[in-house]
Amino acid sequence: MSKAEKTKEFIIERTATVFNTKGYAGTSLNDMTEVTGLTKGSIYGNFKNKDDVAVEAFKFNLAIMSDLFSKEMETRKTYRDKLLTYPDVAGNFSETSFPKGGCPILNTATESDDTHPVLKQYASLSLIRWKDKIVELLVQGVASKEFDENLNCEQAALTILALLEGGIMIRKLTDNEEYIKNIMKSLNDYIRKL
Amino acid sequence: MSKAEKTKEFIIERTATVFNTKGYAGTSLNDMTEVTGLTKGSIYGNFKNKDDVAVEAFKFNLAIMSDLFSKEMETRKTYRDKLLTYPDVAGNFSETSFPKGGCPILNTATESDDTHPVLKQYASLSLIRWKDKIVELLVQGVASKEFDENLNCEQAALTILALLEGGIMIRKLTDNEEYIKNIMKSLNDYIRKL
DNA sequence: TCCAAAATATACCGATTGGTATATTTTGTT
DNA sequence: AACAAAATATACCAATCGGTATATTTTGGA
Repeated sequence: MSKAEKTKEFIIERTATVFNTKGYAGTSLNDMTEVTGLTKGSIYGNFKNKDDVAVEAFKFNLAIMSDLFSKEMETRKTYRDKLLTYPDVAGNFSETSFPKGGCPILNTATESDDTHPVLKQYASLSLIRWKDKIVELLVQGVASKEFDENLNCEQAALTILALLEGGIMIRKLTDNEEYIKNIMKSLNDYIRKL
Repeated sequence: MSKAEKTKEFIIERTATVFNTKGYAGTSLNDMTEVTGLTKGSIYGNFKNKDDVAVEAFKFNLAIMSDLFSKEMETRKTYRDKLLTYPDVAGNFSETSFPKGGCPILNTATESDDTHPVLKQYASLSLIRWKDKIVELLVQGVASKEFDENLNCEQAALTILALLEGGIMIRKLTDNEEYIKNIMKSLNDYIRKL
């Protein structure tokens, strides 16, 4: 890995947290130089522009969250147990290495449409992929007779996602850990009854 | 109503949509003058600063959404039917006069903590009040034997909110009406089984 | 209709924004 | 150790940001 490639990685790692807490539009070049200790010239030597860094930072944050779920999911055998990973991990927000600032998809979802259309596209795509992944788990669970054969997998996947994201949002806004724990308990019940 | 009071109302009405779509931090003074046709001087003659307008605009948007739900809720008798107002109204997003840009609480929730702490406080408070209102409906529903006597009202209220906000978020990001309709169908089921 | 007060517009301010051309330093190869 | 190339820093740019002092216009009562 060349020096520039290392620097690039370094910039992404360091700015990722800032982008996820101050917002992808609300993070300034100055924030980026502060948190990296580098200058504008250095950053622009490695990235085309600020948006370019923002997109990479988004991917980085998404990967952290994604890995957190899939690593835990790997250890589980049944499809029901695999799905229960979501409430289990999200319910213990503070104890897990969940990205600072919460879910990057959620954070990007509510930003202005016109300030960052590219990033929004990424977030939208990521959410749909996530949904499809859950659908797949449900379909396989139905095939293996774990879940009700009449299950509407698309609807169930969206419901799981809504409870997850809704819970994360409520936690972020109120800063009350009990709230998300209650919601994740409901998500747990929901998955157990599938 | 004095001229200034009218102008104040006018500014709030006109900027409310901008704030809810471009974000409360992402809306500039220039956006505000453009959408009102007024000058900075005029706006600052009626408001202390930009944040002051943002807070009023937030209240305005929240009131629109709040009224939309409560107006429909008034027409319903049983507590179950009253609660079903939420999926019914939110499920027909585009047909109802839901605030442009979606739920103002959701939009404010994910903004930076440090850019607008006052607004965040308002949003947090509004969400908790909303939750308490749902809790009350549930408690009364339990008292009138409509719902299971062992119902955890706090948990159920939070679950309803999470499904609602999660659904609105998913709709906003993906722009797919079917998604929120599916989620609202689950919310409907959830309320019916209470 | 006149006039003071209230309301709005004009013209400016310093600070910060994202971005860049150029100079300097660091790197890896011979 | 020398040196070209790559990587980083410096110093600047125009545009926009939120905000304000002051000038002008509009309002409503006498």
